[in-house]
Amino acid sequence: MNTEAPSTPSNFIKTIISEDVQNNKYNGKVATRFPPEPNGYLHIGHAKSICLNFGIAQEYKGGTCNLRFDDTNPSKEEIEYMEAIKFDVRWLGFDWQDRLYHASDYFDQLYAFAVELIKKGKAYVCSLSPEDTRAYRGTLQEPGKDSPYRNRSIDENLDLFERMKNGEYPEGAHVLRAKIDMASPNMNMRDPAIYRIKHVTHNRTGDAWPIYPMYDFAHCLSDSIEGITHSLCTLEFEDHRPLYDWILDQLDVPCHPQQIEFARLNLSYTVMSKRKLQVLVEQNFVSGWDDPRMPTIAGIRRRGYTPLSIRNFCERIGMARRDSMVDVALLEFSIREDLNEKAPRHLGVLRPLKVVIDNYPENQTEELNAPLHPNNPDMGSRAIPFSREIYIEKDDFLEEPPKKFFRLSPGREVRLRYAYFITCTHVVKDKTTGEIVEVHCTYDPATRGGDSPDGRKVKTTLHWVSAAHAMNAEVRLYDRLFNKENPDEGTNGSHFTDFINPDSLEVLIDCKIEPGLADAAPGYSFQFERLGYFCKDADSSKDHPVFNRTVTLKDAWVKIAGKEKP
RNA sequence: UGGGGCGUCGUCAAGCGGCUAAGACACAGGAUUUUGAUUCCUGCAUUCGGAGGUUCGAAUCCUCCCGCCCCAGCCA
Repeated sequence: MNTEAPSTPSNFIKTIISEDVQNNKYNGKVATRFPPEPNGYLHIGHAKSICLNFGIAQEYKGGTCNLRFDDTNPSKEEIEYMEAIKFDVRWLGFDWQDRLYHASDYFDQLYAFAVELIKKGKAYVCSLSPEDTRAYRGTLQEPGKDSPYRNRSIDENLDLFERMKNGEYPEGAHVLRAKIDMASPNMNMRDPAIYRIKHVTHNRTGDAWPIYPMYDFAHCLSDSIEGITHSLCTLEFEDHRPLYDWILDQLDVPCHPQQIEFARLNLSYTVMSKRKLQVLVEQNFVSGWDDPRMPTIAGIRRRGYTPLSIRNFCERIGMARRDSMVDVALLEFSIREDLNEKAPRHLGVLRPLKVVIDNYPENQTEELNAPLHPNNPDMGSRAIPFSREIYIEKDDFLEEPPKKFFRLSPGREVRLRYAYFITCTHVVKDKTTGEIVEVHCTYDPATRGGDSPDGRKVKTTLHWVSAAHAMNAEVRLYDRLFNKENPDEGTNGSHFTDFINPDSLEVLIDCKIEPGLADAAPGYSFQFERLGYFCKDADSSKDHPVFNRTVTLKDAWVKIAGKEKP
């Protein structure tokens, strides 16, 4: 344990909850819930909410967090999504134990609450068409008008509602509405619909119900039924809070949870709405919901992000009520931080350039010992083969180097990582194209392992791989999906897809990797030294390994090289 | 122009009337380095959207103004 008091980043929600606990507001209990609608895949924004809700449950003694599917709209929801959501929440490292719930578990109770509301004269069956309902609602600055059905008798409402439940009417014929105030400046209070007719099979309740409760009715009551103390949601539901409270106030409910809103997460260079992510998938801008460029949990996972890195990220971005745009650099920092510590190191060449070491014995091969992590000997080491012909990175050789270029060039000596010092003697070019096809070098046998006995220094160390022993591999280099920091921020009539980065994916099929890496399991996360963190993709086959670049290493050279240019 | 929110460093974000306005990312220098990585130092808001006011004292309280976000689904 640390000696210093943990500097738990405080936020306004924890401040409120701590006060409530201190005041014994809910008998000192803290119960939260994560309530996704199973109509799509979870994204990094949901991760913020998951970490918040489950995190609070962990932080307070006896705290709990339920996983509840808000499955009140069977026309949009699917079992497939429920399974994917459960997988993602678990993968992030959270556990709802035996508290997996569904709003549909409460359909009977919800129906009974609706009947109670009718009996109290607080709800009525309205038979206005959807179009008329809209017309009667008024506008933002003008009050609405009472529905002509607003004063139906309780008995008539009870009868009609029961017949709605019995499936006697077509969709749109009637709707159950809360009787509140058609002149309220808050649109949500203008007699909102709380039940609608939908002759749709529900994936859990089948055809038992031809009517389904609306979010505003189902959510607060589900919270109450589950004994939730703090109902945390995003800012756009703030205007719904009066309705949330109104419903619970009318009914004889187990408890009255407190709704608290926070700002949703926006990440630079990506989009976050389910609708937009769906467009990216459906119009094939990406390969699917788990495309490594997607901000979905599935995509981020396939990209090679770890659960811990995402939890740390969510902790770092904080919690507030102001709209904000978090720099994607913070996400990248979080994954580098985790992988720097944990990822084994390997050697791989993305764009191979052949190097022939002229003074190295023709048919000799030797095994060199290379630690799996230079800063952590406990991770062990592996042997890597070395021979006369090797590959180095094309970027690591320049025939005419600029001032600050430390890498290989004619006459210059560099170190091969964990191998030898080599000095470039000359190059061989393709006669027609002039392209360098081979770099010739000599090596110093005394520098085996990478140390020079005479203490002479070398400016840099290159990664390499033995040509005869290397495995071929496909490497997918990912970059940000959009060129614009905020793709949503359209300039007159532009569409967010206009800002898609055409270079967000570069596929390299002629990569050379150290042998042994081919046997790694899908999901294996490691560092290609000097290049970045990568992970093996599930698309890999026995003789065709595929690697995804999770994130590059920080690279001072690209900055220097960038400055030299203009 | 109805209602509800929000404006503190390039980006997040603490701060809740009283020491020099936390911290992180980013950025810029320097040291160490067999990854131009990591690590390690150092620097980075005399000022809190603006203007007035209250107070011995204001980012924190009051007034006005400016800007941004959300709401007119039988979606969540």
